[in-house]
Amino acid sequence: MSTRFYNTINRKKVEFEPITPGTVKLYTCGPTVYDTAHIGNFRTFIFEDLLKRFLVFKGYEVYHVMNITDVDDKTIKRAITEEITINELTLKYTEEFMNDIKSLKILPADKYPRATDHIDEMIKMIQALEENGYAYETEDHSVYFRLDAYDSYGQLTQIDLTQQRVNERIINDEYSKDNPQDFALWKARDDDDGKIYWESPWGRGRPGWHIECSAMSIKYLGNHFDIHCGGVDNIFPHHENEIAQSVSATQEPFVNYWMHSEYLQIHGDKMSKTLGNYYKISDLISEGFTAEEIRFTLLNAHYRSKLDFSLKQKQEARTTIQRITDFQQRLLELKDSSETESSIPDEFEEFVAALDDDLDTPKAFAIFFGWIRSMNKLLDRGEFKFSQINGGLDFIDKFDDLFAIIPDAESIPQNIYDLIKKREKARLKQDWKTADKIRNQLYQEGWLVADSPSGPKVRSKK
RNA sequence: GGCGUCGUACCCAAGUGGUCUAAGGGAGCAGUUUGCAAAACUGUCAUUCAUCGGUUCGAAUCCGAUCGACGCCUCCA
Repeated sequence: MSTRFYNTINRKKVEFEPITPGTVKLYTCGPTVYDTAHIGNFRTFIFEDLLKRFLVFKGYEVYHVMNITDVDDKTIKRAITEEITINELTLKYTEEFMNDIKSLKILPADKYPRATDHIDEMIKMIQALEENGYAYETEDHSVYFRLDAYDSYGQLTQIDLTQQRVNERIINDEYSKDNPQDFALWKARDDDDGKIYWESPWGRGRPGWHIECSAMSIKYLGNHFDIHCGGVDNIFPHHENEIAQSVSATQEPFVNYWMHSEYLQIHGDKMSKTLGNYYKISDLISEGFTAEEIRFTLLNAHYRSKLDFSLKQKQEARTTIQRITDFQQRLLELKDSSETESSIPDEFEEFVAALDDDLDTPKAFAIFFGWIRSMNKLLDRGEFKFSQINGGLDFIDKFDDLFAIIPDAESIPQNIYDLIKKREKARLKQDWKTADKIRNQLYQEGWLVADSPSGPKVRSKK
């Protein structure tokens, strides 16, 4: 079964074929480390995580690069207001980002290049653009990309610049540009930048935002690579500009597949720093969310549809995940270790097909849950083969390799374990009073005990 | 003004010409199980897809209009 992805540049689903068979080169736009990332940002990162896990599942060797933007207007401004160096600022938030990534079970990228470590590459790229006539220096020693020199501008966005509303800021601020819509490759230092600048052939300054991704993606993945991802807000102007400058600099095609995830909304509005209507990962954790619950909530909607986030979704995620783990537990209890054969269920193929179709996670979940139900029926009737138990457990493992929403088994503290044993003794003697007392005590300690034919089952109350 | 997305049950959410008298999850309800309980399991839960027209043998799916929500249009994932 072939894999199809929605490619923003064609605005339709197309078959995925990597440039080099068996290998996928993936670039995902990383965070600007001027502040804590919010779950809107993480929706994109979790979508990218799923994409990568799926490609790995399909047998591709994936080389994944995610940039860290550690210089731009916001980082500079913030460092200056906080009276710390830009490095101190960005290190702090980079570290925080890495912790969030890890706590959300997002697989790490192979490389996390920082913009400030690649100023030389950016300068070289700008020089190449200048030599080819795609860039020009202005009086204040900034360098701009000349949109008129690049015919195919607007391919990704399907935008006609002449029809766009030109906002006042462009007209006022950037009067020295040849065309108000030309974008900055290199920004000359100004007084607001303080001590934050780099030397360049055009004098002191710093790189423009777009050049950073072009320079770093090309350095690590080559002039022409497979997939470039980000949130929909990156489509214009960021990715559009990246295409323009990359193609102009290398005279080669840049990226084959552009994939963008939709916004996470809150109460129907875009979640953003500016509006202040956002949750950080740490906020959600203090609200009681686990990593798995956050992942489930974000993956439960298709990546290209808007998703309205609310704290209420925690309970839904919790119950749903519990359903999976209980079922997994049921299979584990039935497993016969002498049976080695594993028959993977038919639904597995449908499940993969759903993901092959542009990562249709809701559909994949639906197939998975449908399968759980039909298995449960078989188990209720005792009409199953042990190879099906093994196959079922394998399916669940594969499911979790892709989604990472099944929590690790809880370890039960010794004192809790002792209490459970004590209660079992009481129950054997039919001393219900004592048994209930201990059950209450366990509840107070935060543990739920459930009696089943195969003995008591314990889980933390959460 | 330009470009674009979306409107499916109480809530979330797939499906984009026939297998749809529309998946799946949550909530609700009923039952099974249980010393009791909790959990789990099972069943049930939209003749209908914002509205109105049209195309078609056939539409949630295509076209048009209307209403409503949202996004992008120079540095927000």
